[in-house]
Amino acid sequence: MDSSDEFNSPEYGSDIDVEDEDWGKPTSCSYSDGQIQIPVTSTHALQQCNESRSIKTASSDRGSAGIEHPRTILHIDIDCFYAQVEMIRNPELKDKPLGIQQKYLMVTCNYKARELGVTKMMSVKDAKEKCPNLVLVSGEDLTHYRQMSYQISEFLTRYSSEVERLGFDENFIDITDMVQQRIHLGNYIPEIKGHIYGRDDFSVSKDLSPESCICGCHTRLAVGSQIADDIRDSLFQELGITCCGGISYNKLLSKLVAGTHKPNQQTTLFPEQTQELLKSLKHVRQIPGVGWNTCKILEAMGITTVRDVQSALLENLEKELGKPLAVTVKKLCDGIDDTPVHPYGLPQTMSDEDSFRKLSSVSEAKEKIRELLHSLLKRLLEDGRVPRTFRLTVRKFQTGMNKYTCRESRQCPVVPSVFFGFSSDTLNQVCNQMEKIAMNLFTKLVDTNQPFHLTLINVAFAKLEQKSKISIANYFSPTNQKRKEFEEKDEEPNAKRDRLDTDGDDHIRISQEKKPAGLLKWFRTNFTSKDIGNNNTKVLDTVGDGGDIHRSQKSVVDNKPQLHQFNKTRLSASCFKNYQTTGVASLEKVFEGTSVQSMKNNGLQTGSDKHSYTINLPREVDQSVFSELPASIQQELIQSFSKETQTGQIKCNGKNGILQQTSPASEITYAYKRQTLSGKSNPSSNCRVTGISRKIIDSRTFINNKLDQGFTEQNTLHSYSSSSVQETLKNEQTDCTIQSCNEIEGVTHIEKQLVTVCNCLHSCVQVEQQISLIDACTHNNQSLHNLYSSTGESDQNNCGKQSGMVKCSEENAFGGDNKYLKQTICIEDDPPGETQKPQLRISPEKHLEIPLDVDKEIFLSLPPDIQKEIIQDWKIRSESHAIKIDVNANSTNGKMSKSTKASKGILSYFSNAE
DNA sequence: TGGGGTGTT
DNA sequence: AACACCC
Ligand SMILES: Nc1ccn([C@H]2C[C@H](O)[C@@H](COP(=O)(O)OP(=O)(O)OP(=O)(O)O)O2)c(=O)n1
Ligand SMILES: [Mg+2]
Repeated sequence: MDSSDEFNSPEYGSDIDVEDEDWGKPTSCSYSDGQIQIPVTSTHALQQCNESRSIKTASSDRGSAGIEHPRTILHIDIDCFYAQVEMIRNPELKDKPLGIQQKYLMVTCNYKARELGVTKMMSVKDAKEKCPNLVLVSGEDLTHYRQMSYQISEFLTRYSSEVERLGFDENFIDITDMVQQRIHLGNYIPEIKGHIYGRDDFSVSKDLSPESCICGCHTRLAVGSQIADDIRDSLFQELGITCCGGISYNKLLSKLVAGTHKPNQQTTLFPEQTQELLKSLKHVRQIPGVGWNTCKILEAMGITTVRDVQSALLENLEKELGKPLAVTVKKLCDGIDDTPVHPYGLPQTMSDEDSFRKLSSVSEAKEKIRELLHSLLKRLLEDGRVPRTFRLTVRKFQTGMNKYTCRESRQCPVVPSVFFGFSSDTLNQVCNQMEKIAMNLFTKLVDTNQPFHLTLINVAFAKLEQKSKISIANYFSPTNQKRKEFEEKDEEPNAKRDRLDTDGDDHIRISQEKKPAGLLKWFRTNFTSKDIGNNNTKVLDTVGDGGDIHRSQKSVVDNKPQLHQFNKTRLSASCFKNYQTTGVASLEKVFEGTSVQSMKNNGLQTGSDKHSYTINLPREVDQSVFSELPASIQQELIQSFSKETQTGQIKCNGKNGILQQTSPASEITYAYKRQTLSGKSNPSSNCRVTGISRKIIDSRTFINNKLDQGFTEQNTLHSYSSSSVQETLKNEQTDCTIQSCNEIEGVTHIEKQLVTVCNCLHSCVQVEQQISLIDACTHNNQSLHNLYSSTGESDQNNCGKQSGMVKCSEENAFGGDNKYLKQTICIEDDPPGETQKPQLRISPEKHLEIPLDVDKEIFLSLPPDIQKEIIQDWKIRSESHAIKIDVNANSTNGKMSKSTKASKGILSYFSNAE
């Protein structure tokens, strides 16, 4: 009944697993805890692989009919995930048996503990009995696991745009493209890395290839095993994470085969062994997709094993399971799984829950809800999006044989105004509002006049959407279609339910008209205020009073050591956070003619109550109305005013007209990077980056819209004219009063490049490099900052020039990995008007040709490990994307807009959503 | 007294 | 809103 459904590995496998646990580099002897580890990876001669002919055939025919197993799918499953994260966080735990505890449950444990008989999902009591020395760490807060999880997934997107997450610790990667690329370039060896299922080390028939499939999949899977090996190796090098890999021709089989050798090993499954693998499963339940319910139904039919399903008649299955499920189950049990790897996007829901023995009073409930909401709102703030739906779930205590279906929930739309101006400053205000909304739902779930007994509360945000660029400044405009559509939508079939909950002060009422289609599209063309920022940069949370800025100057100097940390973070350009400039003017002035008291009542931060604050409101604003608005809304309005300032419409008084960077917006909040770096906020960096990031956003918006074909006039590039951005930049520079001229030049130069890049559209790598630059900037690393920018001015002129050649020290270039010593990254001479893109070339020398944008002096001045990582990144990206870039350049199709899950960044469009 | 997620009905 | 599935 429990889900610890590891099926048994073969006996010999178990022995090896225990003793041969290799926590180091998979492909070579490595050392761990002072012990010499035996490499787990054995290589096998590739029997039927002498066919450059069949390779080419496969490569050109693939996709058209006739190829039985065209795909190569890799499944990655992290070893004892939570436990591994905790061992990274506290290395002292590494050599001890460790269990991760959630309440009374030990949800997972490390392999040391498993050797002693402890299993996943065991009660703490049983685990302690089995192993009195067991060290327990609480795993109720998933924050660190979530962060590491996204960092892993992001890492994997370097190898393929098609990465699908399953839970926190599993990923499917469709590596078909990279396999084809390596085959095409001859960039592979005649070996299979790791285990071969059913024909393994001890298998007698190792050199035999019984009725080999002729579709070419043997070569592809062999190359796939090499890629998997590279991936797992890099994953360990870069994140210190060990995992299992399964390589096969569909998701089902790659997942199943991945679990056959644990931990830290990989297994390849060829079609000839598929039936053997399936029949080794003891129970249908072990087929992912066959859950508890389906299993019970099948059981009632006398069906328990995979073989039973295989021999059952589809008609009979359909009677009990319904047609769709029956077909699915039958195919799965035959090893057939046509489902594609679905590229992941931003999460669609965000929830926080807690369980307990007993909660029976409203005040307790309110307290618990508040607690949950607060932490959830912090996550939401980092995400940068805003929820349109809120849901409250409770579990009521039920005696005896209650099942699992004892949760009840209520949900409601959230008025957008609740999240206007949402920032760390206003988090508590928003929390208060949400709490009222939540308690409103609570009374719908629980009869508070009667005694009650809850054992769980869950709060969740859903329908997460990018913050609207449309501010409340014109929200109430009669022509605001967004508001209208909001008012029209969301009133579900149960028209009386799901009503808009407010804190009682809100006059908005949801009308009950029909819901129009196409709202999402509308949002996508209007939600343009998503910015790209940097993971590392912390948010300013207070209104600038000069003090912060002063500290920031020191911070710039202090931050040099961060250079060292740079290599811990990835150079992956897709790993960047967004920032939003929901700036607030420093309120050194009063709202003239308005009641200061009302501002205070509304919680508007004025820095000091004793001072007088003034701000000139635009003429068309009714000041008395303005003063009555909640602080968050006032803040947003001020922001909109101050933006207009740049266009000369209004002028705010006072020296500080700084736009304040408040909320990092989504994209990849989920990366781990931020945490590994200095947690110190760096306002100066923020201010500067804000300008850049805004530029990036604008560029991205442009590209997104281009790609989406949802292009509307308001989002054309010229409306984000470079000059206005530079204006903004100058303002920020001045206000921060700390930036050197060099930096300013660097920044403005980037903008030029960005515009160029955006106009060109098809230079994936170059776009990424621009973003890398942003990374470098916010790391306050001058060297890295300049790395890409020194070719700046000449960039527009030197299109035809030769690539920079740099002699790298051997160990730096490719870490002594002789597989790649012959690979060179170089710039292809482009036809006039085209941008350069690095491509792989074969070179006999240990020279490294680097992209034109890179200043070789600076590159060489970087620490070796950083050099190495940068090179790795170039290499991997150019390999994994080369084909796609070409396809793009031909502008053959518009597959770009495939992912509708969330609006994505430039990079995601190039690397994530195809 | 587990703490998350996804998609479908 | 519940239920199915996944980790
Ligand atoms: N019902 C479950 C299943 C899993 N997890 C969490 C704990 C695990 O650490 C993580 C990954 O699940 P796995 O089934 O992959 O288990 P592990 O990664 O811990 O161990 P293994 O090495 O067997 O993969 O998800 C959970 O909280 N609840
Ligand atoms: Mg795992």
